[in-house]
Amino acid sequence: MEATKKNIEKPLDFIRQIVTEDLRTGKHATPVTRFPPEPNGFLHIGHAKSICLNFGIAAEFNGRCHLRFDDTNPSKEESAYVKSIQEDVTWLGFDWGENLFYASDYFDKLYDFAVELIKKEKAFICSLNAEEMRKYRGTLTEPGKDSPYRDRPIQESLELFQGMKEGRFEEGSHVLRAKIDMTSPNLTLRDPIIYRIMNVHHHRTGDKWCIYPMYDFTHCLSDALESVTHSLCTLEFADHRPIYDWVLDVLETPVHPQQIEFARLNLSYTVMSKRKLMQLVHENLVTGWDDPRMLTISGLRRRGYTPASIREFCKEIGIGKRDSWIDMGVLENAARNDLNVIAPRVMGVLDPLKVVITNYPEDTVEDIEAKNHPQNPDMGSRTLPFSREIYIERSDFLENAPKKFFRLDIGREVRLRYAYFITCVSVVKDETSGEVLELHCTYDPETYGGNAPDGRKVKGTIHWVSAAQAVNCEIRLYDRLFLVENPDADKDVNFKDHLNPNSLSSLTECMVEPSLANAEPGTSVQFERQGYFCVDSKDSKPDSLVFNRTVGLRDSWAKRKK
RNA sequence: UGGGGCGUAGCCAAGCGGUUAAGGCACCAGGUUUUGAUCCUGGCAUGCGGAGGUUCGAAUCCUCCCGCCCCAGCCA
Repeated sequence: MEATKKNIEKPLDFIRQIVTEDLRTGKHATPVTRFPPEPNGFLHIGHAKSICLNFGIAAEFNGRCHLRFDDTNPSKEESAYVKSIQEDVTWLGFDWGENLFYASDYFDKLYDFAVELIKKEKAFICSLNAEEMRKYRGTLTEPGKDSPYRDRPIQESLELFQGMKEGRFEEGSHVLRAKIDMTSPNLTLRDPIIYRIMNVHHHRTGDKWCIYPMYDFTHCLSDALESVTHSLCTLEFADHRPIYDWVLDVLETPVHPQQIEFARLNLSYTVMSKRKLMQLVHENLVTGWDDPRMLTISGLRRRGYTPASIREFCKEIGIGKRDSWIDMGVLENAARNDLNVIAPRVMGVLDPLKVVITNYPEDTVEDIEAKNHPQNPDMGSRTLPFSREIYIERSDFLENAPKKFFRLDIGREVRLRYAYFITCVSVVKDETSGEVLELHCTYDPETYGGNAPDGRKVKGTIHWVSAAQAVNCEIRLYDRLFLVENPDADKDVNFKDHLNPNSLSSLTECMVEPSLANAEPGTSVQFERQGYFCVDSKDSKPDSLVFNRTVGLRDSWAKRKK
């Protein structure tokens, strides 16, 4: 059968090609990957890319993916973050099973490995202070110089290292360094520090240690201890690959995982670094890590993004080695694609304008049947009340409207979705301000359900809610957090100066259909003709609903007006 | 001026010596539509950072050049 366009499979990215090849040649029977977050902040959309890559490969190739906390710097890390990270990974739809690890699990082994390194004359205790060490390191273009402690006898280094462990020295007085090559053009090879003294309480090991291993020493050994096959990291670690390999070669570990680097995600109109996100949180420029404007996983979740939409986004953007900037529109599109299929349709008016249907009987409430999803009959239908007074969207009325405006104007007829055709007869305005207060319309009783027996057509269908039964609620609309594509681009301007002052607008007079009165937090719906909205998980209460706009519908009319 | 990485459309991204240079986003033009949504159809790189070269044939191989990103934490 001929493959249709829809059936064309996404080609394998370069990492999956490597994995495929390693499986084919028998280098590995099954791939083992890991997602190694440092528990010093919340996960964001950039991490989602890595999570989808690592867990995705494990799932696709029948392997496994470990969740390992890279907790080697207790001065920045907290167990609260450990919890949120686990929640986020799980929510995204991935499962590490039994494979939950911490680099701190390996502190004893790491210490032994360090001793082994000293004994092999591949590491030494250096007693230069930080400033001296910087001088000895050289620069990008000049080689470094050997530390005067480089040839310290093995026994002396061993004893000092023991002393460091026992807390006999001040922070900064000694470090353990790998003995590699001070003249290497790759600065990371100029006798890198692998252990430093830190008199800091660790969230898991407590006060057991006062020396902590550095990333370059810890990460490769952790990977090896877990029999990881493919250690995937971002591009900035490419320079570290030689150390990764050096440590594992010198120490002769049973397995030697392959480090492969890929480009991190950049999204336009946002910042991605944990440091900056934390700044926004701590300076109350957003309401928290889970502020719906934040591109954190928890922010996206609260905003109404589904796990499937984020996974789809990650699949769509692909994996490569180029620095790239993904347009926000791609993320939004992923949300629409998923929500379009799963979100029930309801009616809600963001900016209500009262309409009195003058020829409709007073004190009558009629049942109107409405489909929950016109394209999916399985989602059923619901009943809406209809009465003499309703609310419509203020933007659905325009005086002296142009011909192409398919909505209400005096003398024009539109369809109220699922209900009746109405024709606008007159406008009631505030005498001084000229503001439109309400519309008087007439309805055609023959058009119940939305079709005219005489076959007459209307171009426009608008949404509405019955005034008496409508539920008043708050709806929060979000815009991009920053005004420029790359808030970090200009080094002379603080990224916070680019914050969009209008990134949040809260509408409190909104009216939604009564079926929503008991909507559960986290529920996603489509307000027809408006967009996808989600019941806020923090601030929404049964008697005061709060909706977040996840993303608006495409709006070719708004585009045309520009 | 050291080392590492990367240049295919406005934004991503396939391509792995012979294809009309996939696909998605965006955009444009039509069709369907009781959501100006969705859906459907079509359009959108004589061109692959530039210049040379190898070859019957180059985005793919070679040379030189240009541009962008990363590295001088006792962060990861």
